[in-house]
Amino acid sequence: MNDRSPTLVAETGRRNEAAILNAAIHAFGTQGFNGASMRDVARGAETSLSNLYNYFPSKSKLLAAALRHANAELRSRVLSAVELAGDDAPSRMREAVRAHVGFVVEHQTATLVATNELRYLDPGDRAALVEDRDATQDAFERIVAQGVADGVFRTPYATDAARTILGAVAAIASWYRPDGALGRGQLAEQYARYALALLEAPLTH
Amino acid sequence: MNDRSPTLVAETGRRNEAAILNAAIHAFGTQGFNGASMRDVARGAETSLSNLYNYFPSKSKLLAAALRHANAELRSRVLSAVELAGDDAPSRMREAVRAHVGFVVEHQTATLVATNELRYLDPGDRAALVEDRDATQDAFERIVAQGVADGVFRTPYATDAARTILGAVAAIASWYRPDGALGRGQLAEQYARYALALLEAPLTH
Amino acid sequence: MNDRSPTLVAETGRRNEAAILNAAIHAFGTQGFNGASMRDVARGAETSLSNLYNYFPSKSKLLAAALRHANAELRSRVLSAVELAGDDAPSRMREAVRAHVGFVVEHQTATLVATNELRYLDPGDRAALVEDRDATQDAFERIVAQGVADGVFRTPYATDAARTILGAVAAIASWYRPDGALGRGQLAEQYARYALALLEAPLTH
Amino acid sequence: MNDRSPTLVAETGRRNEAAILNAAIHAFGTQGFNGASMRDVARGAETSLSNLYNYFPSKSKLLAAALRHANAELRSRVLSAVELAGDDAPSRMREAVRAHVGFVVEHQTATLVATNELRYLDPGDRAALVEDRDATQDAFERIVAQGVADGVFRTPYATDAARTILGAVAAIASWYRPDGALGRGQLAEQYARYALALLEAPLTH
DNA sequence: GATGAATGAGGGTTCATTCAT
DNA sequence: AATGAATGAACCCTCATTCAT
Repeated sequence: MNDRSPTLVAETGRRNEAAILNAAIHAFGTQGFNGASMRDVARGAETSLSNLYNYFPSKSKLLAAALRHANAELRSRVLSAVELAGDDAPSRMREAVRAHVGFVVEHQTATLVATNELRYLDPGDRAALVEDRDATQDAFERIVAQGVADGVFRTPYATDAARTILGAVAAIASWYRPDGALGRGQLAEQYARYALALLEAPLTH
Repeated sequence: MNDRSPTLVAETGRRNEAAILNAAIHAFGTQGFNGASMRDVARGAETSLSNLYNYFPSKSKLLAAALRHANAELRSRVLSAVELAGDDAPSRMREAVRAHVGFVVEHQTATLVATNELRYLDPGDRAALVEDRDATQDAFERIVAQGVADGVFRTPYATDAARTILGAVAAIASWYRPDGALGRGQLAEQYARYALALLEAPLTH
Repeated sequence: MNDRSPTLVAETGRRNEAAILNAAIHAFGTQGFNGASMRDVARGAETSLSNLYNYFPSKSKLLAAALRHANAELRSRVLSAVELAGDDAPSRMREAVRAHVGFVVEHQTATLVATNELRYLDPGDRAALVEDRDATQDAFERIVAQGVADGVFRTPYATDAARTILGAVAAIASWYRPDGALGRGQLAEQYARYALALLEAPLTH
Repeated sequence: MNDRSPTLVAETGRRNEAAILNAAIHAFGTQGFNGASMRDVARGAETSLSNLYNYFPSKSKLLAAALRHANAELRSRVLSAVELAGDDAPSRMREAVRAHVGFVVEHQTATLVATNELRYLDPGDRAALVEDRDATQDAFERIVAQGVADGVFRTPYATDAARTILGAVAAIASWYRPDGALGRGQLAEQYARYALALLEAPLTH
């Protein structure tokens, strides 16, 4: 039902749950939270409108659940990329950015939803998801802090740098086209370099 | 009606036009295009629902008009900042970014609308506005090209750099709080430096 | 649209208001508050569903408004009947009961609604309407008190007598058929006598 | 699940039947037939929604079954009270009313349902239940007839008297509060006197 | 310009009921 | 007997828009 991005949520015990979540991401991503109707989601999930409510108690809780999945997947990708990287901050930053770009490109729609539709959640859900997102941002901030401590990131504005980098990467989702000039790998490389440059790391070559 | 940002659109000949446009930006910015109703706009503009249609033929045309005003204001700020700057690319880039940051901070809501709600326009209006926005982006790209030609911007990814910088600056609107730690001026300074670093300009101090 | 009872609410300035209120009483009376839909009301009022909301902000407020009209009409009938009666308690009680029976028979549906559907109001509206209803009940209680003081009502249970009488009269609405054996006048006479007997007034003939 | 009234229906062979019936009375009594959902009933009976349909084929049949139980209990109380009373009509009426008041006070919710929700039954079920209820009313009417024949009830409106008395007693359910000023016994005494007075029986003391 | 009334379409959600297990 | 998932119809209400004044 979503040709652009592979399904974000895998099958679980409850048969339709994954289908509903993926349909929700697609619908919310292409039409916006308020522009998409629960009927659109049901159509995408190939189930009935009322059956959605056997899985999620409201439209907004459905959005929250979808965003929780997206956040979890993003975080796990970034964290394992960092673990597999070298010990120095530049390598780690490079791999973290590459992983993030990979997620954005693969789950473009989910990224758009996570960026644009957070505001439509109940305050409690929004807070929980912001915390969730901040956990990913923390991984970046720790790398920045390490690089600054090591003297290899020389920006005087280290505090906001991680947020700025994450914002730039997420923004890719708003213009990227899989059939465009840049391939996934090149894009990842490019943004890794942007990130290191922004941090004022000396060029390594 | 919007305490955070000063009204974007000034009084014109038609008495209520500016009030409607400013109310529209406020409503669309805080609730999203589909989340805000024409009744919300009318309430914000302190006029009647049906009177909106004496000024704008549809909700979507109202959004288009509001965005045209925002774009025009942004562009004029950036262009005149560039004109007043020195002749070298880094100075120009610095002033362009500072002007843009200024607009984002002053018209935070309008920036959010321009970033998030463009998708809800009729295709024709969207195309026109994208063109409009690209005109502003062109100003940045010309500076980048000049800097690359002068050898002062050494990034190998000059093509996408302007877009990335503009995206990062626009993203400020999604988290900036006027009562936060960073003042307007510091923020402008910081983002100017981010931009030059990202372009891999050698530090001037 | 309501053949049984003449319309309770007369035309006012707003063209459709009376039609909507009368249709609401009919619909709520025949199908119950939860059994009747706003579409039913709209159909009865010969207007569109959505137009109902130009007059009443919700189904429950529509019920409240309808009941306010019914209560007002009932109270005014009872009060003027009492005023026109003689000075002694039995005459007053007789006329009050006769007036009430007249209202019940004429506005049978409205009486049913007032008896059965009060519970579906917002607490605030319900409280206001109960107060309203109690004002009518007060008229009866004052007559009871006068009769007791005069020694002409000899029941030892004067406190609850008014409520019991009103309940019995209202209950007429649940079985009365205009084409039945009892005419309006006979019914009024009969219930007046029930009331006086219940109050243990000595028979006057 | 219903603290006010003791459960009306006792355990039977089928484990959940009584729980469902009692939950139905509670739900229909507090929210009305159309206001209560089968889910509410299931929750009250602590079973699953779909299991309700193993016991009762539809919501309306469930209401019918619940009302049959209530009617049967009421009738048996009244009949055995009459049997235990003396032979004269006033004694019998007094005991019948006392028994009825006892039922209303003990099964207030069931009384409310029987009074207000009968209309929502299928015509066939409604007819059967009305007949059922009329059987109880017949007991009262026979007493009235006896009293009239004996010259002890002197009302000229004997025909409707039983219905009026029963209506007044049932109406107790709409205002009685167990923690109120009147105890069960006082209330029964009071309504017995109301009934005899209404029938124009000479006072016995 | 400006308004209040009007409307058809569609919104999210709940409903009684059924079915497979 | 018991359940969770499923469904189509219907619910109240709001929407963008139009029209008569």
